[in-house]
Amino acid sequence: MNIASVIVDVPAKQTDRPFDYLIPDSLVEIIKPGMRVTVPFGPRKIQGFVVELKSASSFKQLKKIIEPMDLSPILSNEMLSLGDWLSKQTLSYKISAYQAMLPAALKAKYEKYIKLSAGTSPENLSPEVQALFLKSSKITWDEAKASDKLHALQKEASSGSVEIVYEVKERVKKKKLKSVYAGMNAEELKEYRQSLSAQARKQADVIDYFIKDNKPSIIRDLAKELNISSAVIKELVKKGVLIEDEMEIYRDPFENRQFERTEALLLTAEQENAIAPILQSIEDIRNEVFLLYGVTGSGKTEIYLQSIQKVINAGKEAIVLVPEISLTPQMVKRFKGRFGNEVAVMHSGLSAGEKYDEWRKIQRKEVSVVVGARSAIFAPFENLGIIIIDEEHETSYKQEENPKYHARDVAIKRAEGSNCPVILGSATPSLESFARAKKGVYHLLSLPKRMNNQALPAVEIIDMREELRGGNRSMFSVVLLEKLKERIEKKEQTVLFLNKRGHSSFVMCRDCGYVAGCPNCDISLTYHRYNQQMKCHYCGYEESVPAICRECGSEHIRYFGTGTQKVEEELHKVLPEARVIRMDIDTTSRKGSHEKLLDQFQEGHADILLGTQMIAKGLDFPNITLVGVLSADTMLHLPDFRSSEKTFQLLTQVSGRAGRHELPGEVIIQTYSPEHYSIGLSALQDFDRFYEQEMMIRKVHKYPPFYYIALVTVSHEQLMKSVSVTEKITSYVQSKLSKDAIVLGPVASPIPRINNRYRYQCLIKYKREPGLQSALKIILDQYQQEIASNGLQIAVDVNPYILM
DNA sequence: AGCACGCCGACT
DNA sequence: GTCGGCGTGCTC
Repeated sequence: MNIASVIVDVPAKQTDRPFDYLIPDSLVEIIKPGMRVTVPFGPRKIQGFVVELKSASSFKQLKKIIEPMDLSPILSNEMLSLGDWLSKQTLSYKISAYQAMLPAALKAKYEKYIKLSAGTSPENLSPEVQALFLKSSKITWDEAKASDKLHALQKEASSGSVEIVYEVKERVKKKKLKSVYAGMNAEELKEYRQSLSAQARKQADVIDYFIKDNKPSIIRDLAKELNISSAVIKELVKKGVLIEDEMEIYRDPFENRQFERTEALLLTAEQENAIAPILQSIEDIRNEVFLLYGVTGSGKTEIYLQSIQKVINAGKEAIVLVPEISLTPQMVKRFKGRFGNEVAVMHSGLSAGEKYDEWRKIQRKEVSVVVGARSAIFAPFENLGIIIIDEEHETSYKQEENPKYHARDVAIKRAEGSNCPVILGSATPSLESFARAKKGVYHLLSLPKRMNNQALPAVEIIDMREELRGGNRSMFSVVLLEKLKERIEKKEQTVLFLNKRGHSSFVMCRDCGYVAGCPNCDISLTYHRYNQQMKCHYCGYEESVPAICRECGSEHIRYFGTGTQKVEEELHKVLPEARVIRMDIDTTSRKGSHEKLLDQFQEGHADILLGTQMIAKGLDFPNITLVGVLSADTMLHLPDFRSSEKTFQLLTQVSGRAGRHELPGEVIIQTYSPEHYSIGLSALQDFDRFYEQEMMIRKVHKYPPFYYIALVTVSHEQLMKSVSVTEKITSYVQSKLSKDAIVLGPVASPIPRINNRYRYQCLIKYKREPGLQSALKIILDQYQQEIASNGLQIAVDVNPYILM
């Protein structure tokens, strides 16, 4: 068993397989599957994951592993096979799968150096490069390149006086502080204490501390606790009584934060009914998927909390996924309040180091609950008792980069392995999940009423076309304005929601209709007000707003579309007395600003909270009695079969913010398409009818959940190349699938050109096609050479959420 | 992905 | 004749 199979950190088709390495004698007992190691690979030195130990290899001239990068395996066997499964499911490289499962801090960083060979001094080098090595015998490759002396250095390298070395570095260091512990036992300490001079009071205090309990303590903290200066401790170190050491400490993103402890709430009869099967499932150690379908405000979170409590009591662990958790500090509060230090939190707002530390807490079994966004599904728990996915329908659970996985699928896979339940919770379940629940694949649990039986808010739909006909050209309908004034008088609060998705501001000429587009992509440029620039969101191209129209020379060129800033200005014009808090990317980019704004709002420092998607969920403030949706239909017309579903979900979600407590709530939805069923039914909060209606449409058009879909997108600098490759792929896929499958294409992608690359796609709709995966893999293999050399790109997404 | 090797054009 | 362009193929 002195050979290790290693997946190397080279994301390419040809290297997507294990490479065998000899384990040097000194490391034989140390190297284990799941460890990261550094290995020689060609002339380089890179990181790899040991996936297997074996005693023989078919490859003759094995190289040796250089060194392990971990003390113990970083991927358990379960995780290794999960990574395997993930790469197969998503047709991505194994190395990408492993890296997606670990915090980014563990991804290796590579540095290339030029170093003086042993026994060579700068004088031995040719004069032109001598200067480079005067300060240090090692310079980075980049420095060498910048010095413009690469040629001379390469000559030196071939003569052997300098050599090129590669280093593998960790991205983030563990944070360490100096600590001390006693170098003798209690008896010896007591003896030593006797021998101290009478005036060494402080030293005696320190020794007393260690007599009581000899555990390593951070010097800084100890000094504070005993109210002494660190010099006293240093003195004892010098005398050899105490021994100095380093201790790993965690960066705690919630340091200095007190979370008020909460107790389990009394459940309503409805909640009792819903939680019973879950608790039973936990008790029976049974793998089962529950769809917890509960209207907004029905108390889903309390069910999560009590289920988790049961899991903890059984000595097991829980994963809770929440969409974009940094955006719901309230949620963190609820979990930390109930489970205190048992909770690790992982979200995008943390630094790489903080994320790594939270991950370490999980790995070292110091916590038993993790609350986090998508990637928290890979939390390295080994004794999972439950997985909860809140707001199950959220599209952010699908990763759009490789590996293109959906956290829901991973959750179900992990739960099968751990024999534990999964709870998918939502007020507006995805059609896929609801259909499965109806078929009995998932266990449906319903909470049709709000807690304390509060009524769902009254919803009124305003036809903005009517408003326009009536001469109101502002973005606020008469009714909304009326109600806004009313709230301000009554000192109640309003949430104004601006649906930005799918309608960004663009620059248009009012005379000829010219719209400023990106020169590299077939898409209009987005207007950014703060720097008066127009920017392409796909390639990063940027230019300033032209003073006159490029097409017709008119000066009537202005931006269209509504940003939150614009709404704020308008609001100020019509309601100068209103105090407004605006929440968007601009105002919440700074760390903690999100929470601060919400706190301000909660404390009543504003009448109106104005924002985009980020205020759609999680807000639960008693004083909100009015919710206004300024333009409900902006994403209804996107080229996406899920646009109705998303509109319905969003509107229902937003409406749910109003009247959650004693005061009744009201919702105003402004729209240009009031007749659309997704808007009408969201006003009635009638998910069941929406479900029926939408399912009919999906059935007719053969979309999920009736069919699965897979999308292949081909891009190339030359239009014809993209078309012809897509053409070949389409007919190949067609030939490999059954008659029931529908293969559409080649068609131009909804965004036909990005960064000067033409994009064509092939859409596959299918029910059961065991041959699809291998067909797609063969395609990727087939075009391997062209992908590598010819600048061809082929992206495969099974179960895409974005069809662009 | 790098990197070396190797085969052709334009230069001191 | 050589330097260096980047196509081709390999990395245990």
